[in-house]
Amino acid sequence: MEIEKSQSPNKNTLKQQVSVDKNKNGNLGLFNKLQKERKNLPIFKHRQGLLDKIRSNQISVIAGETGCGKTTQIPQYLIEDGLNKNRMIAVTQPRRVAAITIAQRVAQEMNTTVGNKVGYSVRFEEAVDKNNTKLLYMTDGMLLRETIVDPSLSRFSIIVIDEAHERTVNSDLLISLLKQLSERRKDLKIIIMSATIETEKFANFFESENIIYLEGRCHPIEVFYSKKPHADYLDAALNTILQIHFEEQDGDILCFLVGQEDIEDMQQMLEEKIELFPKEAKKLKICTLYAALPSHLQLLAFEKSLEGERKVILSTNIAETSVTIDGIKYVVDPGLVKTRKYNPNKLIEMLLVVPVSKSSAMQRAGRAGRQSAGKCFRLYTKYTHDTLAEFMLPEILRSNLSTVILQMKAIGIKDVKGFQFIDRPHEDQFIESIENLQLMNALDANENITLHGKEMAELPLEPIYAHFMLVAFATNPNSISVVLSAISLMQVENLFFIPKGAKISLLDVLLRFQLGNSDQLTKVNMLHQYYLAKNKKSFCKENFINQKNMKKALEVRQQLENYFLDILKKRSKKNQKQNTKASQNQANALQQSEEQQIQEELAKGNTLKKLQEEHKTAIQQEINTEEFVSCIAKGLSVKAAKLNNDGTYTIIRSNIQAYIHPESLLFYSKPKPEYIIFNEVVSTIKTYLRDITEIQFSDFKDISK
DNA sequence: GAGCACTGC
Repeated sequence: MEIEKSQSPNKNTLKQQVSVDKNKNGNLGLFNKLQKERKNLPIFKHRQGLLDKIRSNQISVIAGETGCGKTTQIPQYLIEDGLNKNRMIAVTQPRRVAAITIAQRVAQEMNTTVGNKVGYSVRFEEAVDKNNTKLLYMTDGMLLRETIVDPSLSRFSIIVIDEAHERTVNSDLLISLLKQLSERRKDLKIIIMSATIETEKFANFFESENIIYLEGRCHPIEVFYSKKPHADYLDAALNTILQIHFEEQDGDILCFLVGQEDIEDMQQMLEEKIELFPKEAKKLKICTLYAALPSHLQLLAFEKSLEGERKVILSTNIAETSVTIDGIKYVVDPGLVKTRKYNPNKLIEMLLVVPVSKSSAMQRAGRAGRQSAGKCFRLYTKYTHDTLAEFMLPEILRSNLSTVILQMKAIGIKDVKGFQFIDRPHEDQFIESIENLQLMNALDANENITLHGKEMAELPLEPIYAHFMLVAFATNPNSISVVLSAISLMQVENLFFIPKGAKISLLDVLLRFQLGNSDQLTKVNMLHQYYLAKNKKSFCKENFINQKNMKKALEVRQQLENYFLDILKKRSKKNQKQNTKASQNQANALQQSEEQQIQEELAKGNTLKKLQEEHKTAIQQEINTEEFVSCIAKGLSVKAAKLNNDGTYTIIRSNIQAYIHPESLLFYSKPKPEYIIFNEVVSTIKTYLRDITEIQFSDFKDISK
């Protein structure tokens, strides 16, 4: 997918980059052209001022709208002036693709290739040269993980947190940790970069007055409001799109809708209207864009519209920040967004449609003015706009804190409630999450992290899955292969894509792979068959599987397997140390010989394979269903539910009533199982349990509150 | 009998 076009190289420069790669001496023509472009950026005239301020302050807050060049230029200025003192600069991004494409762009501007002086580091992918890389673009999640291993982040002399205004849990947490770290590491420079409006919040947080404002480079956008509120927002959006099409000049339309369902409805309504267009009317092409759409269909929205044709893109919030589409001149904004909210009392995540914030509305409008002047039609009144919140509620206030608290404990922060958050989560969020971690034995009664908790924190998973994995192995080591597959699959959404109007249901597809009375086992069976399939592409096509996400499940599985084997290695080392404590003299020798042995094995490249065989982690053809069912009952017992007389279920831990999701294999099963484990609760108009496995009462452990 | 926005390790 094409992400943040302004920051990523366009097709021409990509081609040219290949020639740079081939020619080690560099493409001087391109380099000179890029240097000229750099000097024409509006940020260039602030270069010296920026450097002076950053040099004389430990902490700087930089405000600048998207497109002003701050992400690509400022790190280069710092290196050109030697402010990094020959050590590495980290620049964090909330999204993987942004980190990669920006690194590519900057490498080009610095006449080098990615992985040399400029690198990137994201999950599953890294291009870094230990000795050479001076500028590292990374996801904020990667830097956060690094703080667990090295709390003083000693690789870096400057850390830049970009897009801080998005207020993701990761960047919020990083900013708080950096504030603490700035006391201990006076040599570390910290730069917070944010969109204009929220900078003062960050400056106040750091008790700093060093705010630098940069002007953007956006084209003018005319904003129109509705005169009266609309009863039906889809209807209003439909009329607005048609009005633009018939009355406005050329240019594509981007319409924000809340979800897949509304997008499909709107698509149908528009198609019906287009049927009735007069023959001489200009053509209107409909494109849709949402995360569950397979990438080859997403790409259609990025294709340039043909001469004499107008494109309308019906999109979820994905087009607000995650992707940028060229050529948009008109934005239709109903002012609504679907958002997740966690209820710590009911232990339930809810998806709610809520009004957008003023800053979101501004960001959406900005999508119309990236190449030329544009127009934004807001389907709400000016009065309504004035009543909107300034910003969306930060993610940390809407989340389950279990992961955050376990990470903080693993870093060594004992007093999590006394920690300085930018926005403090609610007391109930702390209480519930600490209790939850104690239930899993990740924290002890005094809220100190246990050995089990430390191992859990090493795994890139929500605590409950990390717990499940370790408990499953302890219960029955033979089950680990299936458990690894099941957990990996539970991390990936949208495994299937069934086009609207297809004569097959998701359930029909699941039945082809059914194994036991379990959605999890059925999907494991499918994953293992995919893994063994010679022609993976046709396997996916035949079974309506989203191949990209299937690949992702295998990637996750590989990574989890590696982490898991690491944990086992650490355990055996620790045991060895303890066993040899009595004979201190031998200890060193033994450790050395073990180290040597591991090194030798590594050299042979056999370690992983050997460990895989030893611990049965590799993907197996044979799946033992009984073993898995018993493991999931023990490892995921906080996600157990019991059947009621009326056919509904009660979630045992929270005592909440719920229904089996219609996409589950168990939706039709009769009689309904007495006890089940579910993976997920979703609350829409009803509360549903998704991904279900029937368990036996004998395996069940009571965890009610 | 009915339906999940987006991102990250």
